[in-house]
Amino acid sequence: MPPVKKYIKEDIINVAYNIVKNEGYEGVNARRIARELGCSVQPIFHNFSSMDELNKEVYVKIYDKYKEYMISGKDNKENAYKHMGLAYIKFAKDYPEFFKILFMQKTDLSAESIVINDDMGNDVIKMGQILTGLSYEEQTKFHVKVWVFTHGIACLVATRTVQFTDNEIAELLESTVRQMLVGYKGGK
Amino acid sequence: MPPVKKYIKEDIINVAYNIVKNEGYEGVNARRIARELGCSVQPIFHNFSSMDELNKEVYVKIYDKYKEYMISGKDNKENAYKHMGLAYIKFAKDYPEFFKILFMQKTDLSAESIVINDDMGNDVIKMGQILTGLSYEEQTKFHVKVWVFTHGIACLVATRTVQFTDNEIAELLESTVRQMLVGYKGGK
DNA sequence: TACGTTATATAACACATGTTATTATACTAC
DNA sequence: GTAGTATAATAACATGTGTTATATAACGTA
Repeated sequence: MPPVKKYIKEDIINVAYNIVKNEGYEGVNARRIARELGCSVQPIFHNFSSMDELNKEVYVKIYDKYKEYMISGKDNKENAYKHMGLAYIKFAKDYPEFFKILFMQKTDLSAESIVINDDMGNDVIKMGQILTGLSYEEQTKFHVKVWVFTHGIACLVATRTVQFTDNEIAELLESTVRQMLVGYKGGK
Repeated sequence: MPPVKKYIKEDIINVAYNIVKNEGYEGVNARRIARELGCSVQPIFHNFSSMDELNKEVYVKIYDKYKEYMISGKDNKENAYKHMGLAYIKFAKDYPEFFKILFMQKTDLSAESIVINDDMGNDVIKMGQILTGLSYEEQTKFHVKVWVFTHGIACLVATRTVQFTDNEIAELLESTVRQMLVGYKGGK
């Protein structure tokens, strides 16, 4: 019954997603998306009940991109821990606006998507214990420190405050983790 | 010649400053300030050529507050280095919206106000050398690491991602710095 | 006392944005 | 082919924000 549907959800989401990628959510509005699609605003409100709904679907796509990075870091058996940290920072470097949205602003949505939650934190800590040989308590502290440090680099990269190369990042993270570890093992 | 001036620059800036303190710049607009002052918008545009100008003066006041924190950290001769880091984090805890504005968003204004610039970085590094006995090169690397870690904590605190107590922060920072140092001295 | 100046209020304009009412169009089912 | 319906365009409305035009009132000065 309907005439050809020219503008589907996916296309609209993609346009919005790309705007957010470059400018954050501030650049997104109905007329701007319509212009870039070459249509009026009607297809947007036909496919989404409101801009809010569209923005939420864009958020999901952003979070999917983040998961993509973190999963790719995970496949490394030996150095999974290290690669997850590097993937986190790489994401901040490749998609700074996304990183800011996910981890540098407090919103209702972002609250759930934080790295340290009880479940996955436990897994990571137990996995780490195998590598480090630290006690559970020490490994937990160690993990928090590595996480803080990693997050620190990522934030600096996302805001373009510093421009580390990939090598500099790897070296910075690696040597710091090594030093912290020496500190734990040497100290006690 | 003029009738009594009821609304002066300072009052207007203070109202805006307090809004930003609680809600960031998003909460600021002419009518809101007018309402809180109990006046129309005229006194605002009489005292400032535009909202932009007002916002910039608020930004200066925000940066002054930051400097106040950092100076109070500096007076400690012995542990100036440590106290500056703690002051940085304390500022992020006490004024999270300010911290986000100064250090978690890239703006033309914020670019100049970043912690590491060549001049003061050099001073801090030379000062640090006296305490650590590291070479200039090593001390530089050490300083970057401490700064990254400190910034990491501050960002997590500013976004309310974690809620460290002052003691937890001091302990976290202190023990990490100690470990890094052991790493440097032990390693080589 | 009258004038000129300035602070303020009221009201309006300009613009951006979300949203919707109305209309036109093109396809499918009959 | 006609009718019904989904899609889209046009245009408008509602609201929020920066900004300004106009009017009013108060104060110092002549």
